[in-house]
Amino acid sequence: MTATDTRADRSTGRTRLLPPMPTQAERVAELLRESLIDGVYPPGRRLSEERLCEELGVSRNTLREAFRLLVRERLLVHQMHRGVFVGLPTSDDVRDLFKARRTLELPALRDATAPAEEAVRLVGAAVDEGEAAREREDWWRMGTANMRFHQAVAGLSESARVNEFMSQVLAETRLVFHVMDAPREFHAPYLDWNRRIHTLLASGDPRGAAEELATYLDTSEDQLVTAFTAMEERA
Amino acid sequence: MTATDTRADRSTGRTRLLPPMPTQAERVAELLRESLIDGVYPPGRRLSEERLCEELGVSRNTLREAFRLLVRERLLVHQMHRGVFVGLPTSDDVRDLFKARRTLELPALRDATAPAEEAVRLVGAAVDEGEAAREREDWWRMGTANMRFHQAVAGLSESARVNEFMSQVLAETRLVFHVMDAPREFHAPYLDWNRRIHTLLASGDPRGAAEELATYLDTSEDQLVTAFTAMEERA
DNA sequence: ATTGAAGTATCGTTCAACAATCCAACGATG
DNA sequence: CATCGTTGGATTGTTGAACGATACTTCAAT
Repeated sequence: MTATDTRADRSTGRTRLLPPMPTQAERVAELLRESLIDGVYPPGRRLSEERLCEELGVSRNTLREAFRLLVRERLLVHQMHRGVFVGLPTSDDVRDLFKARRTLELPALRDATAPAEEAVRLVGAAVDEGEAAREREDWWRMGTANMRFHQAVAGLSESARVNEFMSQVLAETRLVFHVMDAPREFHAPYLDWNRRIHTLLASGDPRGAAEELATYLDTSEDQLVTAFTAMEERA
Repeated sequence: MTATDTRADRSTGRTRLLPPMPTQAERVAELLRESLIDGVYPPGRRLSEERLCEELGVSRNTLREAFRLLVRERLLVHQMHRGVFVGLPTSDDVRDLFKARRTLELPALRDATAPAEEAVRLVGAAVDEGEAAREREDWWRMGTANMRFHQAVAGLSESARVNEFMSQVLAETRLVFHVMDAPREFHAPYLDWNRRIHTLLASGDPRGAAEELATYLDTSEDQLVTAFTAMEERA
């Protein structure tokens, strides 16, 4: 997820053992990323360079480097001579995000005929975490657990690049939820669905699990899109 | 593809008609991107900030902003206090890239039961272009056409985000071909395959086309991985 | 109300400087 | 001869300030 290379040093073949100290720009990007998916800055809000670099205690140049990263992840949008703004997804974006999720999640699940044990475990753990959060009425963690569930599903593909793309898509989806500030009701009904999907997967029926997930995504998209279009024409 | 926002101005609702003038950093990134997929800089080579910003006539800060973008696209890798290097994919990367391609291309093709006319046309155009290039023995354009073919296949999903991810994956695949400087033989045999896939798709048999593509990807990956591992242990 | 012309705030980019770190060369030590 | 500190030079990391360019605001004039 970080930009500095953790993998083997390709030039020399040597391996990097210590975690690479991230650059300041990367740390700033990480901090902002957290804040953005946490909804600290509302979608559409402009982020002032001057104010932020004062607030974070870094120079403008460093902050701008961090901005570039987040713009590429679509968490921020950049407009020439106007600055960067928190992403403000439209209903079209919602549809596109779900298209992306279908291509990432469904094949990963459907083709998981012999899934890695660890990957399946992650899926189950996310379900558990979600249900525990629901018990505690900790809605925020419940949303996080739901995201982690889908991340884990995509993770069945065992591809680092697919995983990274998926986490981007999910981060942007978080923005979608912040546009309409109603995370509780949107996640709660889906927990049972997650449980069912995991059960099917663990019992060796990936195709059944994929079908379940397909209808899940359909209904979830419908719900979000209708809510979105309603909100859009209200404005 | 560009980082500045072309879409509707979300804050005001106004629409942007003129193409946004990209920032200098973005132009630099675009230029470097072209150079990288064209193989101007060999994989693994370090790119000196001092030299490049002199060469391109931009300041170091601007160049570094461009670097960040390309690092995020995996065309460059960044190592703290050592600088940025042209990506040098390993055989593991090759495998991961093919996993990603399967995820992106196969479902797009298989689910194209009622594909958009324009999207299918793009696939066919790429095939035509490839064959024309083969006639002229223009190997470089042939490789480009092959890439465009697969881009078009992924484009059947009609998702902007999937398309962008796909183009990233393909750009990185270009790097793979540059590691082993043998682009001719690697693309030529696959042109007929592309033709067949397009025919199946256009004749309303997406599942058949997907099967064809699946074996295509399998053999292509095998060929590349074996060539890669041979090269890796030779070094 | 619309148009047009300052004025202001912010971004885009550059430049110069210094600190931090890597690297290669060198010599000391066993 | 090989290995291990040390040292010095080169490159990156980060900062701060400066100035031009552009968008937004204000306000006067039609």
